[in-house]
Amino acid sequence: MRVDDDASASRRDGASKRPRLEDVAARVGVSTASVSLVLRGVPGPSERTRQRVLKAAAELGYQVDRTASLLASRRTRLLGVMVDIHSPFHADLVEHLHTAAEEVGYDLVLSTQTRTRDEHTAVETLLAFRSEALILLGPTASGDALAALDRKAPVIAVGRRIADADLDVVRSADDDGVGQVVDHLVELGHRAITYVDGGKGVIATDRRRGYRAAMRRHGLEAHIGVLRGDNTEAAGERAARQLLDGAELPTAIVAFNDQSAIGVLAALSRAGVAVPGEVSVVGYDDDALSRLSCFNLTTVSQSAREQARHAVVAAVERLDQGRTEPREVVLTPRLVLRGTTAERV
Amino acid sequence: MRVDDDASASRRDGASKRPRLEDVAARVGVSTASVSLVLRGVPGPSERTRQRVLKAAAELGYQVDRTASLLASRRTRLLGVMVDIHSPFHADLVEHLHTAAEEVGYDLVLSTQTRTRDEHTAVETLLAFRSEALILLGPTASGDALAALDRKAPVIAVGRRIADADLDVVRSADDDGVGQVVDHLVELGHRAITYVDGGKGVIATDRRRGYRAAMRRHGLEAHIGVLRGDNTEAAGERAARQLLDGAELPTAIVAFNDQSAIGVLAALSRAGVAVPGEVSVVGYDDDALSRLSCFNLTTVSQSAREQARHAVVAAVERLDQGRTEPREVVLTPRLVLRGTTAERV
DNA sequence: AGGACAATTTAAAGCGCTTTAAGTTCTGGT
DNA sequence: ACCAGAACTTAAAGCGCTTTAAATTGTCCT
Repeated sequence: MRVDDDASASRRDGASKRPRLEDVAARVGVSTASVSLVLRGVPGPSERTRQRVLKAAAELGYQVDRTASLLASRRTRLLGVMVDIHSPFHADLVEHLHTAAEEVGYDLVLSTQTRTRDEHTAVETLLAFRSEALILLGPTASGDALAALDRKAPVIAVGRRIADADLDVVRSADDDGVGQVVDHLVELGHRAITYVDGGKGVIATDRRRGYRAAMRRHGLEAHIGVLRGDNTEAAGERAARQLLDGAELPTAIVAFNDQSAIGVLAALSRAGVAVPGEVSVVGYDDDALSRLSCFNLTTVSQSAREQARHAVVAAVERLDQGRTEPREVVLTPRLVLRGTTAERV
Repeated sequence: MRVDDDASASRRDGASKRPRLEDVAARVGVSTASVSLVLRGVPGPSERTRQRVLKAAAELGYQVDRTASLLASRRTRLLGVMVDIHSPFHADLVEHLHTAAEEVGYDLVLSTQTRTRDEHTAVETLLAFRSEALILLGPTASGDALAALDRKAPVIAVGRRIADADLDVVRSADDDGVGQVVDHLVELGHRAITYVDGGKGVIATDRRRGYRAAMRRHGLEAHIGVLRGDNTEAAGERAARQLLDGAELPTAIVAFNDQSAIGVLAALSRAGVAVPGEVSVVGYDDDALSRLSCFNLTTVSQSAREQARHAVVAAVERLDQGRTEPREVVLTPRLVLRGTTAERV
């Protein structure tokens, strides 16, 4: 009975099984422990062993079985990310989360909420995979529910203000963003600046507040005007029509988000109002939409990259550095100047 | 030493650990085997045991540890899905994949390719989680590479034709889709129908071919015109400008996809050409974009729902019904009539 | 009451990997 | 040579669950 060379290559249990740690160990003639150490880059094994193991692993096409290693190590080094797969902004966030997590040696497991799959289910999945921390993009659950979750695993809420729940929050300053928009418009000479609202969410509240504060700051209380709306194109269109029906058009319109702004643009163009010739229009979010040359919408970017990095940092601090008191990171959004704003004529 | 009531509630090893099978077993006073059987709904345990286990599990807030159960059971019942997180069409697919998979008792693990994370990495992740089958949305790898992958786990390629690689493919008939568009336009009286191409991918080839075939079918060989383009708005705009510079404008323009069609629309509107008054325009994909009221683009829908269902069915057939010979499912796309097509004047 | 058989329950052996304590082999110094 | 200590290597004990064969209990006849 030979035991050396081809012991592993042609195991009697069939050819189709994926190779295990044991197989590469047998091929090299060392223990599985050594192979495990080498493959994870843990210092200890000699250079010679390292090389031989690496070679054997490559030859066998060995690939670690995560489920097993996750189970064996107390740590999983997995960050659970809940996303709304239909949101382009979330897509950007995920992309940056991937790179940020990779840099600190963590991996991501994604779970998505959709119309037919709620936040709860999505989070359960993340937990079932043993995520060590939960990064929730735009969670809609109540502060209490999130706080309860936080007791199972550190929760980092991204993109939304959470009223005094004790959790980590990473978001950008929505009021500041709208403030920048108003500043920009005022600088261009506008005074009659109307705002199209975004409904009843926390974010909408912040942006509306930002608009009001900025107008006051510029001594334009008299021009404050908020039209009812929500986050859809249809709402923007409705609001714009309302303005068109009114006595006098404002010289600038600020919308809750890009979708809404595009509705505004559509209505104005249909009415033959020139943008930015007669009226300037600004959105919010820097959607893929706003970048289309046919819109070329001036808007506000939420810097997905920074938010993603901060979220990962927050998770790592919780997991590896024992931080326990919650922290809120508020980033400053950035005005993106495009073609729908111009000097007031 | 008591061993009954509070044995599990306050384990001496600390309060923070998540409860294990053993904990609920101890609380009920049965073996972990029984608890496992009950929790998975396997017939065997008596009704009485079942009720008590369920109650205890609920009280403890027990939640199965997937990594452990995946490892223990030979099967993982996990379908690995690779998506491009920036694609709205993929988002739709994922949504339907979730429901379809759930119906047959499978779960999804998602991995995304982005600009900074390639297809290979994404697939490795899926494999590391022990996905039993791989559902790849719009894979760009070569047929050979995919065939190699298929040897590790059944691969179902969605959305793209794969030249004679032996794997499952689910896609819609792109040539047929464009054919329907041409039929529709011809029915409206159009004869000068120009096509804006989509570049060098397999999909672009199929759509272009569909256009040519349909034109010939209607005896319009003389009117065949294909303009260079790709899948971007900018390309559509460029192509449209080229047409505007030419001697005579066609009465209808068919674009490779919605993005390109929107570029065409932008260029036409800038030149003061009425759509659909003077020229009809059609896109492809039924993007969220095409539904915007400001575009209201006539387009072709690829029925994400059906493709998702077929992909899951294909995976299940491979995994549970021992199908081994590859199958290609080609669905018929559906023309979506909106506002950018009208009778030729 | 005794026994065959069905209905439940459970002990125990893993799943493939990590990790730690316990070797084993090498150094170099005396 | 011999030995302490450094440098490597490995045996073995899990991680939390599933699964199977075997044990236990219950049921119904005769």
